[in-house]
Amino acid sequence: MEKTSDLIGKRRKKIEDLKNKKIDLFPNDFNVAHTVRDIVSSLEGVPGSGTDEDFEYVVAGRMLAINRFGKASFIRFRDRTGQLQAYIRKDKIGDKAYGLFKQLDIGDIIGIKGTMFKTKTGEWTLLAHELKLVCKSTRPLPEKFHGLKDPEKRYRRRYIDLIVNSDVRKIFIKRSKIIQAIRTFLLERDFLEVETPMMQPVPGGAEATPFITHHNALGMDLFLRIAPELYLKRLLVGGFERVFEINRSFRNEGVSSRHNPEFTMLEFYQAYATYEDLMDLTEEMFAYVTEAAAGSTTISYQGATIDMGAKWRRVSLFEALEEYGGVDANLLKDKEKLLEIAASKGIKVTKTGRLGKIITKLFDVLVEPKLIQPTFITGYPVEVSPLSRRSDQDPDLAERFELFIAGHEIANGFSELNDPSDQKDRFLQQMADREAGDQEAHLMDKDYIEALEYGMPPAAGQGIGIDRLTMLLTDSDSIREVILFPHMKPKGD
RNA sequence: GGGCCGUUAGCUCAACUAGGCAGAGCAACUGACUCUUAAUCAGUAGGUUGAAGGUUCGAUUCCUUCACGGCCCA
Repeated sequence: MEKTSDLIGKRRKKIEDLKNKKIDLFPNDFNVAHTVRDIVSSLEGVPGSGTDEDFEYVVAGRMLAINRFGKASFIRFRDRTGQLQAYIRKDKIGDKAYGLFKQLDIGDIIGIKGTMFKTKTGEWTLLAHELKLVCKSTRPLPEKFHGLKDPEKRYRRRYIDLIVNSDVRKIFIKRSKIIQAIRTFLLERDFLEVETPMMQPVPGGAEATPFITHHNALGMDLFLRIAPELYLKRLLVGGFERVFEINRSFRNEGVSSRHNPEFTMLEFYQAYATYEDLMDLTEEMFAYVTEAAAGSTTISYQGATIDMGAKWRRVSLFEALEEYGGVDANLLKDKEKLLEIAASKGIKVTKTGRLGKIITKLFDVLVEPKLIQPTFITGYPVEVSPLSRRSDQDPDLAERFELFIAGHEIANGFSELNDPSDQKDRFLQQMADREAGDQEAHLMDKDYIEALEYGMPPAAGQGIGIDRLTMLLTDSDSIREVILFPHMKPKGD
């Protein structure tokens, strides 16, 4: 039901014409021997004689620009490693091939055999001896100078975005490097990479609404995981003392510039470590990853300069509320007073209205946006940390931290609760909250309790949002800029 | 879910305060051109203005509803 535009129609005619000339539009017999990067690096330090008697390269790529003259043309093409200019001369490739070349379009994929020379302006250029069409493109690409700007088209047809917007390509290359660096960092520290279920009978490990799916043969509903946590900790019970998983979790919530229904998280667990050990480890990891992906430990994010290489400030939730939020720490056990403060600042408090929820809500609004430099916030109420170990000093507080950078939560870690009866009580409290109307409260996971009863070594674990970390390291203001195919509503036509 | 903004040629954008034949650049097509690089020069063609309805002699423009997107808020 698609309207055939004139441009596409013209190309189709051209394709018919080429077919009639027995030209294979989609061959797969061009043997690429070199990349643009190979060529460029082999020329380093070569002065460039301007002659064409040297080594013959065999490359392929997509044509992005053509400057045609009568009997010669300059083209610009790109492969996965970079861009290169080529010079196509009728007297070099022959009349027949030049005739074919004249019928090619920007966007076509071509193969070239040729040698390198320097143009008068000093640019290394591939002089084609042979030129072959490798894949015909039927649709016109966006304009060369402005590229594709419309965000809707960029996200829906990311492949075009990647062809014409080189900054976009760089973001996803960097994303890959970030994940690779994390993996290397953890593997070097003897962590084991694992995969745990994405379809779970009881969704756990976070406060969130899950997606529901159905297993036909078993006749049962399953839930797409909201976090891998409870399975990774079962592996601690099983004796894998250091595990990590980098993969998708799913939350059935609104879409925004910081939320995609499916997102990528790193979670890792280390036996015999505490949440304080993990703060140290996190500093090391972020310095390592930032250096590996960005080439420096200092980054620029939305105009702010952020130092990822230093030791970061550690401050308790209550102190932060006092310092950044102007909330008297003495009032933090007084629910009525806190509700007054919240109301006076126009902050809406969640349904159950438990003290811990009010405090964290106040924090989210009053403090979080102000934490630009990396900051660990510690001392969370146990009430809002149902999977965390209690502090030995204060049983109302959890041995937990969250990491904030550029005003956003980036990581959440804690010493793990491994006392099965305490864990059971926490689940029961969550179930009560759920009864009271908090639909995101954790569900009872009896199987997990049973696992704890076999004995889980003391441990600490942490989750890091990979998308948000990537946003940070690529200076992106929207999560959609770092997810190749962000969620979009289908557009009917 | 709410508020504001947007949707015009393949792409990037115009068409204003005031409703009056919908334009430009790039891309495309024809021709010239063997060192261009946002090539240049001459010419040609390209539109159901997101969809549906309304007001009007006349709607890209004003109104209503819907779809999709962006930003902000929840």
